[in-house]
Amino acid sequence: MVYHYGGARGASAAKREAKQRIIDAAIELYAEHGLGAVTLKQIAALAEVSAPLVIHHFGSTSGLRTACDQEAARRIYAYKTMAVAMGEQFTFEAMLRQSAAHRPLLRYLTQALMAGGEEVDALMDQLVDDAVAYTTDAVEQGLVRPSPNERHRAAMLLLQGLGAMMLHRQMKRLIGTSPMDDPPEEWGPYILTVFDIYAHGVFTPGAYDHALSQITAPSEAPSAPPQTSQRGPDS
Amino acid sequence: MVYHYGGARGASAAKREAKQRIIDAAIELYAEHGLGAVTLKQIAALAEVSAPLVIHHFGSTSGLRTACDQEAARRIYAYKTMAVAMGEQFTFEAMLRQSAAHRPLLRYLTQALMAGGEEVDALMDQLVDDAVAYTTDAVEQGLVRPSPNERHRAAMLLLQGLGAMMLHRQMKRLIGTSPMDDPPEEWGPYILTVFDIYAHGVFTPGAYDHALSQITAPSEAPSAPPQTSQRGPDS
DNA sequence: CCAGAGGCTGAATGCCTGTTCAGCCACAGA
DNA sequence: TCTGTGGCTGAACAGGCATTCAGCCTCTGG
Repeated sequence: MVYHYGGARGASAAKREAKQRIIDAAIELYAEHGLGAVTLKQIAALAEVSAPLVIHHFGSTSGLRTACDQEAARRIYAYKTMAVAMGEQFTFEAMLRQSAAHRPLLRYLTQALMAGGEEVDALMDQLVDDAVAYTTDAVEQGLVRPSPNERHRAAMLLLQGLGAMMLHRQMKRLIGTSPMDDPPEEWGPYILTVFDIYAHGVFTPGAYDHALSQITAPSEAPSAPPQTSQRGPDS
Repeated sequence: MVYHYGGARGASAAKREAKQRIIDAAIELYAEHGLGAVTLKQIAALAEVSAPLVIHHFGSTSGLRTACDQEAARRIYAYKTMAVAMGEQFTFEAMLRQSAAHRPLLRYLTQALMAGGEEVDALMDQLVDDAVAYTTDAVEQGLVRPSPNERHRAAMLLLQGLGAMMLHRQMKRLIGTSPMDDPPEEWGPYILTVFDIYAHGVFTPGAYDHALSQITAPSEAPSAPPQTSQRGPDS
């Protein structure tokens, strides 16, 4: 179609360029529409390339999927490495400034996590490892409360955070903004809401004790106060 | 295929039965594989019915989708009505006992929420309304802390809870159990983890103040403590 | 200047999709 | 007992899918 063989650059550079364009297009479309709802032609069209070329480079569509998983893992690893290398310079602001670039990547990750797969499962394990390391560090600095199970908490925070991102359309509708749709300057309501929950908690101490006793010995109390925490799975 | 015209029941009963079986099959498959990744024949096969019959009843596949949305809304409404009718009898236990029956429904809901659509958006708004009512009630009873924005908090809790359910495969892997995969008796680790977060919060009071000041006036502090709350969108 | 290599394409292939059509079978009403 | 109605089907259809193939065009190495 477009097919312009970009002038002076070498063949290997052109190859890498088209191959990369295909992966980028695939990640973007998979992120947007889900892994099962994207056709080869859509990817080829977005990458401004013919469909057979995709097969030529990746063997098949599932080969492309694998390549996307690897690319996602690679980019996330690179991001983490960079963050470590920046050290003190990696401020909250610096993180926000990069957010737009990683947006499709993050949405692809959530889609891939839903589908599962060896590659992606391993990546998720790594993310949990990192989250545990971060929070443990923050606990020692007195910024984060200790947890009876640091790993479970870190995993759940990750699942909740990523999961909420999957519903970004609804988030945008319900709280007016979402990190997936808007630039960081407009994340205010999102950040405030998350902080509201994660800073103070949701339950009062009394409710926590009450609910816990009801769960461990369910038949003794007829009222149902802990509904809120169960709203996800049940209502 | 099977096609057994079940003996003594009338034609209208048989019709309703097949139609219902199709909707059930569709909801189950859409819930499992995503809205864009299910074929008409798969649905027909699971419902033990021919593909043309699905078209005959719903006009087209998108007609079936609409019917599924309506059915999902109907069932959720029925569930809420029942809960209200049970009143004091609607205990935590009673809720759990019903969970398995509503499992595909809930997964369908999350898939539909991702895709969006008029019908489903309205349903989500209703769910938020209910969540606000519940939490406001619980605040008055002293079980839940008040929030600066009750609606935003209720919406975010819903998004986080539903979102985490979408990643139930990962949840199962990471904390060993998930409400989508296991019976209520095994939800222990899930409930404890959610309670850990929602009861005590994650941040210490000092970290909250520090982070808040850094966000509202970002350029004054070079360190980056509030990473944890941003892990969802960024790392 | 002349092969050879390789990125890349359009056209062709066979499979699978949603949908249409004509007709079957069980039941309801006369 | 006959006739109509309606749930339901297999077969047929066009269109779209991933994939294969033969060949083009540009660059590279000699």
